[in-house]
Order: sequence, then structure tokens, then C-alpha cells
Amino acid sequence: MFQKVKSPCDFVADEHKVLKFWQETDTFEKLRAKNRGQPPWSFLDGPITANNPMGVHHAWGRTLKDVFQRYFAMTGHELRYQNGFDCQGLWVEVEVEKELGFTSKKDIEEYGLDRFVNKCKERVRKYAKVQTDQSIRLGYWMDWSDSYFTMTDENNYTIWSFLKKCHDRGLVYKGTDVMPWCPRCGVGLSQMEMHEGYKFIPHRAVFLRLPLRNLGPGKQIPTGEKHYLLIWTTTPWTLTCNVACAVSKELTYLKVRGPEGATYYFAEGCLDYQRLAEEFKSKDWPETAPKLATVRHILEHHGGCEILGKLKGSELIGWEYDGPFDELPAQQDSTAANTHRVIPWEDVQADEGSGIVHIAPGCGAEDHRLAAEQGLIHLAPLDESGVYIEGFDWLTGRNASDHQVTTDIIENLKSKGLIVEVERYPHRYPHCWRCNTELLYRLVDEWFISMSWRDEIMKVVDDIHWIPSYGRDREMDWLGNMRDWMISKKRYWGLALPIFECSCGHFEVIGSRDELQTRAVEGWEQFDGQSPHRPWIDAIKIHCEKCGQTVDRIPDVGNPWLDAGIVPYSTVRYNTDREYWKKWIPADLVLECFPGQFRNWFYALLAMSAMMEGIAPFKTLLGHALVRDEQGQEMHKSLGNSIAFEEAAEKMGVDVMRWMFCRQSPVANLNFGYHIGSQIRSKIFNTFWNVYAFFANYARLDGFDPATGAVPLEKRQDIDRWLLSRLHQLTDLANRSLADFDTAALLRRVEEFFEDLSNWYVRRNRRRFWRPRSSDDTDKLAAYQTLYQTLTTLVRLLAPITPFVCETIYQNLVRSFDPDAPESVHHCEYPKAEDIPYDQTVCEEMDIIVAVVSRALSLREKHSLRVRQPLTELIVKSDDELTRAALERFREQLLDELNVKKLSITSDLSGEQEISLKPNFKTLGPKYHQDLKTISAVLAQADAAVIAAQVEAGQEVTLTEPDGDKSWKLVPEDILLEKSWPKNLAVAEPPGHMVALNIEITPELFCEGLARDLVRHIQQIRKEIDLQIEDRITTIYATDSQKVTQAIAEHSEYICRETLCDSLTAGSTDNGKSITIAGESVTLKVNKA
RNA sequence: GGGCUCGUAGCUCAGCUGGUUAGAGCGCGUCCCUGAUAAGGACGAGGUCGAUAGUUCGAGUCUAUCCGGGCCCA
Repeated sequence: MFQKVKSPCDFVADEHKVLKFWQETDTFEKLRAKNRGQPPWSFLDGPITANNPMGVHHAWGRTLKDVFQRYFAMTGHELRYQNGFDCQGLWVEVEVEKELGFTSKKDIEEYGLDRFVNKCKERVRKYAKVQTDQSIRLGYWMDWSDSYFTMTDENNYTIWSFLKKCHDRGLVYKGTDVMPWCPRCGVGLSQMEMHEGYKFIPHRAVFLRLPLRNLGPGKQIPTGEKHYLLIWTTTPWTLTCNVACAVSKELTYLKVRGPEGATYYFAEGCLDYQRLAEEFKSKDWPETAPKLATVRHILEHHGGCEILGKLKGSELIGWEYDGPFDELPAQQDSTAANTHRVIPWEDVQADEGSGIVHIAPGCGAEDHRLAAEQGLIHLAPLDESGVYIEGFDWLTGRNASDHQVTTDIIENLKSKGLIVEVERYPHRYPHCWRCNTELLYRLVDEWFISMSWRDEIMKVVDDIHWIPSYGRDREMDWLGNMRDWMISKKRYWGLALPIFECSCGHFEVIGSRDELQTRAVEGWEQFDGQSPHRPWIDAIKIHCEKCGQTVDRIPDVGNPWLDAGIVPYSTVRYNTDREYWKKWIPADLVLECFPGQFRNWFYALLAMSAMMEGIAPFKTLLGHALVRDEQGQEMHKSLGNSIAFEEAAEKMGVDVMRWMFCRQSPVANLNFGYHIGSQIRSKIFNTFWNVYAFFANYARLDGFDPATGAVPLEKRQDIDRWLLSRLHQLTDLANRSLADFDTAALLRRVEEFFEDLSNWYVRRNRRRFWRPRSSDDTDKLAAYQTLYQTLTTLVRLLAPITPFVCETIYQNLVRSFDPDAPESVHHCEYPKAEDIPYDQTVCEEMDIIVAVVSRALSLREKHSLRVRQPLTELIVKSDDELTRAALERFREQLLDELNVKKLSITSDLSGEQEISLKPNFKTLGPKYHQDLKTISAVLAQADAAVIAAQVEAGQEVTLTEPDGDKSWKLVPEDILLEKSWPKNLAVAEPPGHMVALNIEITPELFCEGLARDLVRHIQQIRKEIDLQIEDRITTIYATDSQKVTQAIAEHSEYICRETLCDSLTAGSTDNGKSITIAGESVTLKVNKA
């Protein structure tokens, strides 16, 4: 027996009940047991950073992961269900530092590396637990006792083996690069970290002039003349390390007589370039910065700007000049001071600045690269804290980020006569996302993996099915453009890079713990028993195989994407059980948030797997976009628009949340919020639930038994076959879309299906369920069985998407009757289309019926005819065989739905039209002059149908004066036909089905309409006084209306039958309800019988 | 500067390999329906489908160029 179903449903409360049910009955474990030994379906989870509670944005990916895992479980596959936690890296360090109130690396070192690293591990474990609990709440079915952690020994040592492979191929090297550096934290920042901290702020920028020593080798400057390169920079502190100036060979440069009558060189395009003109208009422009002047204005302001000539950039190459700080020991000792010259660089533009770019290879990433190409000297001026090192004279010991230093540098340049202009220049400048310090660019030694073998990685990209397909192009673009992989980070909590570098220049990479033990000559005792992390591993020393010296490990830790990239190996028993590994890798699916991962996880996965085995470690990659707030703004805690996962789960329910994620196209950002959530709940969930409640409650009253033999299809109604056909189509689509990882396509169709189910099938068939109990009511049984099959199929079909509500319904509809049925809906087989009957014609015909109904309702609407008012006739014009068949088949449905007495189908409606004839005065006038009046009169009297037929046939029309003998021969153009529909006919013209409704209301029809109105109001009163569906009543009415009295007299039997009324009598209606129906007043009093 | 992507109603978005009259939800207005309904339905207003050119019998859809937004790389 079904449990009574309450409506509306408290979905959130039910979710908690289901969670408890799953836990108490070990549903998940039983599912795994059931599928053990089935063909594998392999999902590889990208590790989530276990550093904070997960947010609603994580729930998107996790929902999709769960959906596909559940689908493949229901289609009979064995799965691994392994979740992953990302553990190591600066993210965690930063949070632990915050917890401990640390502000610098020094604080960590003083606190003790071992304690600090243990704190990091602790934090990871803590948030792994939090995220696990949150995921369980989401309904994410994973083996939570078996999550992998990237900080495990297995993970770290497997990375070692990867690094060793790289080293064996000669790909590991120590290099120097200029990177953004936080002088306060003493650490370089990766590109990703940079994103957080850009701010639009003004800095002092300078135009300065550098005196030319010559105009190329052997070309002296004429005696008495002064020639200058005009250059511009926003970072005056880097001028100390200038070694060259770059120009574009293609650009045109000007030779200009400028301030002090000297000659200046700069790019032509810069002369009148409107610098930051757009930005100046924006709201972000800092008040402290005035509008920028053009180069022409600056020069004119300082003494003139007279163009002397033009030359190609290529002509400037090789010119030598005096650097701005040649007197510094660093410049002298490195010989940079003697080598300042103009070099070519294709990236130089003629817009901002002067088109001549100051190059300081130790202070800028691009400068550094250019210098490497051109063999320039590097000057690296800063130490870890951003302080000038030895060799910079008066600057040594001072901090480059100190604004006073900038001031002093500018003063120094002024005193040398090199400054042309100082300005406040607003630009987007990176800041440390942790401490807000302005970043500097600093030359540092780091460890790299050469990407000279990138073609090997690119080769596996095409073994992957990318969803969306442009993912492939994005990844290829990255692989083609990426630079060597910087794998080191000068921090504490992370992979210990197994690199031992000897002072003799030789370095080795250790590939395993065993190898480390074999090679260790010192420190093994301290290390043994610890995880391979700092500081314990730092104790180990080996002997250099070249020179025999005792060697330390380099202190750096690894790039965290190494940790995540190795998981297709480290977590799938690559090192211990190769058969097992082969069973699960390549994985069938990887599913992550797209942005960022092309250069992060996807890249690391592909690169590492290409190196390890030369394969792509997964077959399909599904990427999804970002979660935004309801307005489409990024969610930020600081903006107050972010929604915590728990809050959303308890407020909207996770099934609703999952629906929201699944109906979204993964390509587009998702606008997440409660309005959208409640819309989904009311539109989707309430509809589904109400159909279910309707079914269950009536089935319960009627004692419907699902085990009763099925009514044969041919004995069911067409509308039953139609609903099942729709269900067949939906099931077919569901299998195809889920196998294609396309939930959005499925849910759009499910939403349409709910519409069909609720607003058509149930609405149209309500009366079949209401009929009193009788043992041989096959039609009623057919209705129950049809709806039962539909609902029990739906819960299985939607179980992967909304596992909670489907479980609730399944338990009541299936398990309450059949204890042998699978214990959970998630143990069921996924529905198959071929198990559900399909009749294409009935679907097509129903579409026609719905369209005709819509047109007819529209006619009622236009003529203000409520549907309760019966009408005599509906006429549909159609020559189409299918349409005619549809109308015949669903004749009764149409009559009932539209409340009309009769349906006529015709191939020609024009016979209904009234035709009137009008003389065409324009053509008749010139021909008949004074007869015109008579002709008009005769025409008005004539048989319009006959004449119209002649006119339409293009025939001549003869008009004869009735009482005279005059006649006229008119050509068709002389007569204008005006067609109109008779007053009693409302007609919907094409396009669309042509439908006519007879809108004449006879007194009998009016009475009948009143009776229906009365029924409606009595039903409303029943509801208001809280009667049960099966309660009987007595009704008393009072009215002055003749028409109402008549309606009741004529239709009392009908009214009583519909309202379960035992007596309907006129009388006193104290406390009755007064209503107005069709303009007539009546008071009703209803009592329980 | 290069790569990718997006541009459809006031807002959020559908629109498959080109094919009748470009759709839905929300919002707005006017009605209607309701013993499954904290619901629902109909109608209306609201669109140069970013622009231009091309291919085609036919372009929201394909091509090119441009404009605008986003992401990535430089």
C-alpha cells in the first residue's frame, strides 16, 4: 500500500531522510558489490584543494561527476569512486601562515619547519574532512574511505620517478628567469597568483634622454652637436641595470630638434599618440594623476619640436649610447657600461612611450628573454627582499620598492641632465595577493623541465575527445606556446624536489625512495619513518658521483601541478599492480572546470603521462565554465554575493542545485542564486511531485495494485499510448545524452516532458482516476498502469540527476509493494527505450491536437468566452490526412477540453463566409456615368454567391434591372468582393490550423454554463471548509436570478453528481458565500452531509 | 599582436547537419482555468538575431572583414 503523499513537499527535510536511509542500509556499498566484475567505467578525479570548505562552484563539477558515475553504475559498470585531495603548495602555507599570524619566511623558519609542515598537513586533513562531509550532503557517491591525497609518499615518489625519466633524457636543468617577486614574502609568484593582485594605480614614469656615442660603428656625431635617444619607463629603479635599448626595425623613427637645440630620436607614431585617452575617461582614473601630454607637447614645452628627418628603425641598430648609470660599479664591473647599444626587437610598438625601449635583462621578463637571444649581459640588482645588492653604490642596501628611492633616482638623473619629463602614470600593476605589496621583477635561479619534446605531448592530444571541442585547440595552443616548465619554488610545504646539486656543477635526480636510501651517506636515520617532506628530507646527503663531495638536496619544493599531474599513475597502482593500472587507465572521463586547467592540470596530466607511457591518461575531457551570482557577477566574499555551499544546500535543497547545474550548458558561466533555485523548484520539482502525489493518493484510495496484470496496449486509450511513446522518446534521449555527457540536452527535454505529463496527460485524464471503485473498470486500470509505468520509469531515469527525490518516490511507489525490488532506486537498471512502446503517429497526431486546442482557446480568449461556457460547434479546416485522422482519433478529447458540443472537419470553410459585392467606381465610373447609382442598387440586390463565383472564375457578369429592361455587362474588375465571417463564427486564419468556433450562445447553453460555474464554486467552498475528497455534502442556495434558478432546475442532477451533493435546495443561506456568475448573483451554503 | 570564445526580446538563455511565420523562462499588461497544483493556461506589448559584404532558390545558422565583451598566450 502506498504511503499518503503530502503536497507541497519539504524537499530539504526529505533529503536528510534519504541520506540517513542510504547510510543505514549501506546503499552505496551494496551498489559497488552488485557491479563488481562488470565491465569497468573509469573516472579520474581531479584533486580538489583541501584548504578551505568547498563552495557552490565546486558543487557544479562534483554534481556532474556524480551524475555520470551514477549513470554508468546503473548501466552495469564497475567503478573506482576515488575522490582526490590536493594537499601541497603555497595555498596551504598561506592559510597556515594566516592562522599563526606570520608575515614572512623568517617567521616560519623561526617557528620551525617541522612544526610548520605538520600544521600544513593538519590543515589539509581538517578540510578534507569538511569537504567530504559537504560532498556527502550533495549526494556525491564516492568511496570516502579511499580518497587519495597528493601528499602521500606514493604520490611524491611517483613524481620522483617522472623527474628521473626527464633527467635521464637530459631535460632537467637549472635556469635563470625574471619573475614577479614579492619582496616581503620572499617568493616568486606564478602567473595564476598574479591574477588576483592587479590594481590600477599611478606610478612615476619618466621620459629621459640617453646621449648617443655614435650613429653606428665609425659614424661619429658631428662635433658640437648632441644627439639623444628618447626613452620612457614606469620603473625608474630598473634604469640602474640598463644594458641596451630596443627599436623595431620596421617602424619609422623621427630625427627631431628638441630641448636645448639637441637632436632626439624616437618613433614617429609616438609623436602625437593620445596616451591613455580611453582610460582617462574611465571612472577608475586616479584623481591624483592629470591627463597625459603627448610627446610633441612635452618636447615643445621643454624647448621645441622641429622634425629634421625620418629614418627606418633598422638604421638605428648598433648605435651606441651612454647608459643612465654607467658610473655604478655593477655597470663598470660587468662591462655593461661599455656595451650600451641599440638592438632590434619586433615587439616594439610606436604608441606608448617613445618607441625606443629601455632593456634591463635582470629586471623584466621580456627583457630577460630578449637578452638571452641577443647575448646581452644580465644585471640582477635585488636580493630576496628587494634590496639593492653590492655594486650599486649609494643605492646598495636600499629597497627598490621604497618610493623615496624612486625620488632619489629621479633627482640623480636630473642632476645628470638626463630627465626630459616626470609624470604620474596610472597603469595596472601587480601586487602580492597575500600582503598587497607591489611586486618587483627579479632574476632568480629556478629548476626547469625543458619542453623540447612538446611534440610528444601534442601527439596524444588527438586521442582525447574534448567537450566542448574547442578545448582541443586551446590545449594545443598552450602546448605550442608554453615555455619550459618551472618546477621549483623557494618554499617549504610541498614535493621535495629530488635534485642534489654539487658545487662542482654536477647534479643528480633521485628516482625513488630505494635509490635515495642506497645513495644516502648521511641523514637517513633522521629521515627514515618520515614523509618525504622538508625538513626531514633535508638531512639526507649523498656523494657526488663526479667529484665525490658530499652534496645537499636543493632546498626548493616542487610545483603543485606535478602533484596533481601524476595521479593517473600514483593513485592507480602503477608501481605495484600494472594489470590493475591497465584496467583503469586511460580513464573514460576527466571532468573539471575549464578556465585555467589547460595550462595547469590538463597540461600536467598530459605532459607527465606522455613522459611516463606516451599515452593520454584519459579518453574524454568534459570542461565546464564558472559559477557567477544571479546577476552574472563573479562571486566574492568581499562583495557579499558569494553563497556558502551549506547554506544553499539547506535553503534550496541539493536536488534543486543539481538540477541547476545539470540543465546548464557547460560552456557558459552559470548564474547561481535563490531566485533561479525557487523557479526550478516550483516549475520542475513541484510539478513532478504533484503528479506523483496525485497518483499515489488516488491509487491508495482505490487500492491500485501494481502487480495486477497489465492492460494490453490495444485496450488502452490513445492518450495512454501517446504518453508512453513520449516516455519512450525521453528514455531514448536520456541514454544517448548521458552517454555523450550532455545533461543539458536531457533536462531541457525532461522539462518538456513534465509539461506534457502534468498539463496534458494528468489534466486530460483526471476523471478516469476519480471514477468510483468498480472491479471491471479496465480503462481506469489502464490509466493507473500508464501513469505508474511513467513515474517509476522517471525516477530511474532521473536518479543520477536528482538522487534524493527519486529515491523518496521510488521507495513509496515500488518498494512499498515489492520487497523483492532493488532496495534503492540506485540499484535499478537504467531504463531502456526498447522496453517502452512507441507509436510515432500518435505523437504526431497529438501535436496537432495541442495546436488546434491552442488556437481554439485563443479564439475563446479573443471573444471573452470562458471555457466553462459550452459552445455548439468547432470547425477545423484541413486537407491534411494526418490532421483529419488526429481530429477523428481525439475527437472526444477535443470536445471535452474545449467544451464544445460538436466537431466538424471540412476541407473548405469558405462556404461559411458571407460575401458582399461592391461596385468598383474607379472602373465603372468612366464607362457608365449616370447609370452608376442603378448598377449599385442592382448589385446590392443580386445573389452575391452566384456573382462572386463568376467574378472569381474571371467571367463576365451580366446585371439586369429587375423592373426594367436595362442590362449591363461588367468585367470582373468592375466588381469588388468583400468577404466576411458571419457574426456567430470566430475564425483563426492561417498560418497555423484554420479553426472556427461557433460563438453563438443559446439560452440552453447559457444555463449549462451557469451550472458549470455553480459546480466550480461549490467545489471551491468544499476546499475552503476543508472537506475530504470523498465527503458528501448538502447544498442550500438563494438567488433572485431567474436564470440561475432555471440552471439549477435543469442541471441539478449534474451539479449534485459533480460535487458529491445529496441535496440541492433553495432556502436560507445564513453565513453562506455570495458569488457572481456570468453577471448573476447567488448565495451558497454547503454543509457536510 | 596571436589563439580560443561569445554577441538572439527589458533580463537569463534555447535554436541539431542552412529550410515555412526566430522560441522558452522571468518581468510587465489583460483574461481564463483549477478537488493533483504554495500551481497552471491563453492572449498582448517587446527582435534590423552585433555590423557589413559574400555563398545559396533560401542565412540566426556557412565564409570573409569589421565592431563590442570575455578567457588565454605574448
